[in-house]
Amino acid sequence: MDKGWGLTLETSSSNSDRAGFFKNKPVFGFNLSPKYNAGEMFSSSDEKRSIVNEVDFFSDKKPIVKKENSQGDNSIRTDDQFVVNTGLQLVTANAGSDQSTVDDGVSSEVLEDKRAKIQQLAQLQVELERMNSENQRLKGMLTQVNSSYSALQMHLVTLMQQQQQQQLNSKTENTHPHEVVGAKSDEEKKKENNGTIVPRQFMELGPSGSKVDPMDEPSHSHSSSEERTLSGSPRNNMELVSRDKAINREESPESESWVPNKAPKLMNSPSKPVEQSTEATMRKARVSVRARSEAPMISDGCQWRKYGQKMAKGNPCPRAYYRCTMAVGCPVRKQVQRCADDRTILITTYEGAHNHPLPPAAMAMASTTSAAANMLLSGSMPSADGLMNTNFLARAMLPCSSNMATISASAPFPTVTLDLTAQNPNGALSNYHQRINQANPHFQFPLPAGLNHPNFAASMSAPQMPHILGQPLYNQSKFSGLQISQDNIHHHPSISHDTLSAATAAITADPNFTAALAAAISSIIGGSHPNNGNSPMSGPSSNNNNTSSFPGN
DNA sequence: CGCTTTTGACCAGCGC
DNA sequence: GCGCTGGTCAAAAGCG
Repeated sequence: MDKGWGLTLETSSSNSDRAGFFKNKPVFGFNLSPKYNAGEMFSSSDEKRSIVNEVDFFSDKKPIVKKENSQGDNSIRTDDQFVVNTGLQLVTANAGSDQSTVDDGVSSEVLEDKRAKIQQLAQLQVELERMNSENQRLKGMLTQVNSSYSALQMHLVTLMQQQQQQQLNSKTENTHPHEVVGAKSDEEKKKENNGTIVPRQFMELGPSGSKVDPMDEPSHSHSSSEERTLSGSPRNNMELVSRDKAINREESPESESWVPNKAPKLMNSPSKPVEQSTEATMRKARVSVRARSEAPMISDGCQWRKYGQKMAKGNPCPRAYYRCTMAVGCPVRKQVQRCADDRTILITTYEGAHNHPLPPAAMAMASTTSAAANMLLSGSMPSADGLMNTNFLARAMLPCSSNMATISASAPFPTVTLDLTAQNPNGALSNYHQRINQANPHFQFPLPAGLNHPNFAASMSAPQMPHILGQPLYNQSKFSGLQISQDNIHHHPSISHDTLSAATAAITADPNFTAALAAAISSIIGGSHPNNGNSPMSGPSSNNNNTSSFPGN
């Protein structure tokens, strides 16, 4: 904020009124210069008002101001040398000149023009400052609400899983009190699975479920109360997996925490109870992001290490496999592949949940993909009739952008696909920007015109990132004055999840913009993301691995 | 020297 | 049972 600007702007709507008051109602023929301290002037201090009122500028003995602030102080000097120290720097309004009311030989027209320009500049500065404050507030609010939503989603999934687990336990005890795992006939299995297959495919997305054919393993086969109640924190699950891995394969520490897709088979052995946890579930929920990018990999803020590359069937471009290296044992994986039909489209598929705090630059993508995965998983709860409509899920998740989010429930991995490729010539950002604003007129998401260009991604490099919002990264104090709180969220019921999803999708539409905006936003909220350690997904790193050879390039 | 990438081999699941 | 495919491993090579 301009240090010379005395106006203390708040973010409430009353500011504009207050500013307007200044603009339209100059006090005693004085306009306020930018250095005017509104707080002082309108502090309803009777004392100060009385001081001003003691000077009758319109009386017959009109005191003439010789030079306004010619000494650089805040005093008003009259003919009789009576000095009124207003503490302000004032600009005369109608007195003919902002320099003097005395005809000193300068053309009054020039002076008037000059005064008008100064006044206009002051008004513009007020307006600019107000808009900046509002902009910062909204951005912070968006991130805050989004993160809160993700955290709530995660919590909801956990609660729903626990609830279903209890139901399953009670059901198992009532219907098959003495049943032994695997002791059923095929017919019995089919009967039991009839109508619950789809939900189970979603509920058992974790390591134990991914490779398990639901037709072969009824839900109760490894869902005894003892086993299920063991499902505590994701960390517990991680530790268990690590033990299993260590037992079955003596590997380097780096990979010991990773849960390979073949691990479920090991874990499904009768001697090894299976834990169900949110992380395990999230591990198998995939979020695929389609975005146009010439870069070998989208920048999502995380560090990745390539560990494999394969030619996939039906695609001439190889598929690259990356694992998150921001923390030892982070289970997050991602696959990067060019679209076979349109090689300008980069398909990045995220899988797993980070077990470590994410850098600010990774928060936006993490929040978006986390929200998508959470919504997918929360929708996995069996309905009353045991059926699930994936279209409903897609609509529920991103109803304002039905053609950019699809959900595939095909085994073994339920996948949310966020199609961020542009549907119109104006590019993806403008497309989603439009949708956001349509979705909620009370939550406009204005984007600078330059951001609407499809080549914005290519034109923006990492060093530019800190300047996106005109703020240095990791500077929390700069925004300490912003009122970003849950109260703000509660006061904006119009901000729906639809809007947030669309907004975050728009954020992720551009690979580099994602990280940049995320970093900037995170700097606003101070990196105290409630979902810091559990957001599933993230993206390329500070080093971004962009130097690596990309599959298909 | 340590880290990352490359690349062939290996393994498991699935369909026929 | 066999072959195909996806996913991962790990030794070798590359790089700063």
